[in-house]
Amino acid sequence: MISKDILLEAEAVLKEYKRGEQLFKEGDTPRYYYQVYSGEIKMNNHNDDGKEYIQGIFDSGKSFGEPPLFADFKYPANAEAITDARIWLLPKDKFLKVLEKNPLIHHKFTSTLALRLYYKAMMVSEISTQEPEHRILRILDYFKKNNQNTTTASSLYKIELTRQQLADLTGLRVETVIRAVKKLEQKGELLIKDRKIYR
Amino acid sequence: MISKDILLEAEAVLKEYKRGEQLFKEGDTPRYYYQVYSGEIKMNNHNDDGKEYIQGIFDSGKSFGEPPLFADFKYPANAEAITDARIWLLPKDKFLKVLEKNPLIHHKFTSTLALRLYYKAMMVSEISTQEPEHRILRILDYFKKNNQNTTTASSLYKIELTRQQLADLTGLRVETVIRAVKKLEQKGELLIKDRKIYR
DNA sequence: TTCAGTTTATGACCTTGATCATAAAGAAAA
DNA sequence: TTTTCTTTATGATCAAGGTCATAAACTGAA
Repeated sequence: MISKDILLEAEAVLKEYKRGEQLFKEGDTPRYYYQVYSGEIKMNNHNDDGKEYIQGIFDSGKSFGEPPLFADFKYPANAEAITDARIWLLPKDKFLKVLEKNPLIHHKFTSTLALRLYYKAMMVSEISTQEPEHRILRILDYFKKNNQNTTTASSLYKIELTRQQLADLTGLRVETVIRAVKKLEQKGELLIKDRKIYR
Repeated sequence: MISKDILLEAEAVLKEYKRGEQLFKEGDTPRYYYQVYSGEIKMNNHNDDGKEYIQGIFDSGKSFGEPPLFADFKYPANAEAITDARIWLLPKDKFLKVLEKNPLIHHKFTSTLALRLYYKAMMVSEISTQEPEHRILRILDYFKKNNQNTTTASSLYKIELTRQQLADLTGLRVETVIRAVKKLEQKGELLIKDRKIYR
C-alpha cells in the first residue's frame, strides 16, 4: 500500500469501475500499479467450460497485480470489480521509481509478495490433498486471522463471502460448499446466523 | 541467487545433506537463507493420511525458503533433500543486511518471488479447474520454458521428473499420471523414449 | 408490492479419478 | 550376477464430489 500523498506526487489517477467491469484480463501486458481506494476487486481465472477460480479478493487499501511489474510477465489472471469501485492507477515506470526512491516501500512490497506466496502455498496444498470440509475451515481461519478487526475483540468472525465465492476460492462447487458448511455447523466448527457464516 | 564471494563475505557456510534428509519442517521458525550449491531439494506438504504435495524443486544456484524471512512467518512446508546435496546457509540477519546493502540483489529477490507467485497462481488454478491431461501439459510446458538449456536449441525437452513427482506436483495419483501421459503420447502431445517424457 | 435477480437449499444420479492388487522392467546395491 | 528397490504399467472396483433439476428465501429495484 502506497500512501495518498506519494500516490498524488507520482501523479496517480483515481479511476471508477462499475460492478462486473473488467480492469484487465489474463494475457494482457501490465502497464499500471493498482491500489483499491473503495469497493472490491477480485482476480480470477476461468477454464474452458467456464468454471471460475478466484485468486484473491482485494478491498480498500490493498494493491493487486504488481507481481508482473517486478518480473516482466503477462497477467496470469483477470481482474474484475465485485462492487462499484474507485481504484488508483499508477503507470509502471512511475511505480518502479517510487520503489527505487523509497527502500522502505520496496521492502513492504517484498513482504506483501511473501505473504501472498504463503496464502497460495497453503491453498494449493489444501486443494490438492484435503477434503472439502478441511479446505473450507482453512480458508475461513485464514480470512479470520487476516481480516479480523483487532478492535472487534469478539472471538466470532463474520465471513463476508457468499457460498459461491467460497467455492470459487477453494476449487469446489456451490452445492458442495453448502453441504459442507452445514456439516461443519452440526459439528460445532462454525455458526450460521441469517445465512451468514461465523467462525 | 547470491554470488559466491558475497556469500563468503557474509560468512555463509556450506552444509551437507544426505538424500532423504530434512532441512526444516512445516511450522519451524526460519533462521537461515538457503541456496543450493549442488544436489536437489524439494519443498513439500503432507496431509493427514500421507499424501504429498510438492511445492517446488530447487537445484544448483536456486534459493528456497526465503519468503518467511521477508514477512516473518513460520515455514508453510518442509524442505527435504531429493539427492545428496550441499547447501549454503546464511543466517537471517546477515541475509537481510546483504539485501539492505545491495538494492540490486533485493530487487532480484522481489522478482524471484513474483515469478514463484506466477507459478503458484498457475498451478492452483490448474489444479482446481482443469483435468489431468491439461494439468500435466501445463506443468511440462512450464518446466520446459524455465529449464530449457538455451544452448540446447532442440525443440524437444527431456523431463527429469518421475511419474510420482509429476503426480505430487499436480495433485494427482501416479496411476492417473501414467495413464494420462500415455494418452498424451497417443495424441502426439509428447514423446516417451526409454520411459522418459519428452516435450 | 410486484417482479427480477441472487443466494441458499436439497434430492437423485453420474462420472472421474482414487484405490487396490498385482506384475514386469530397470536401476542400484550387495 | 543375484538381490533389492524403484519406477512404470494395467485392470477392476469404488466413492467422493460434480452435475442436474427444482425450489424457497431473501434482496433490491421498478
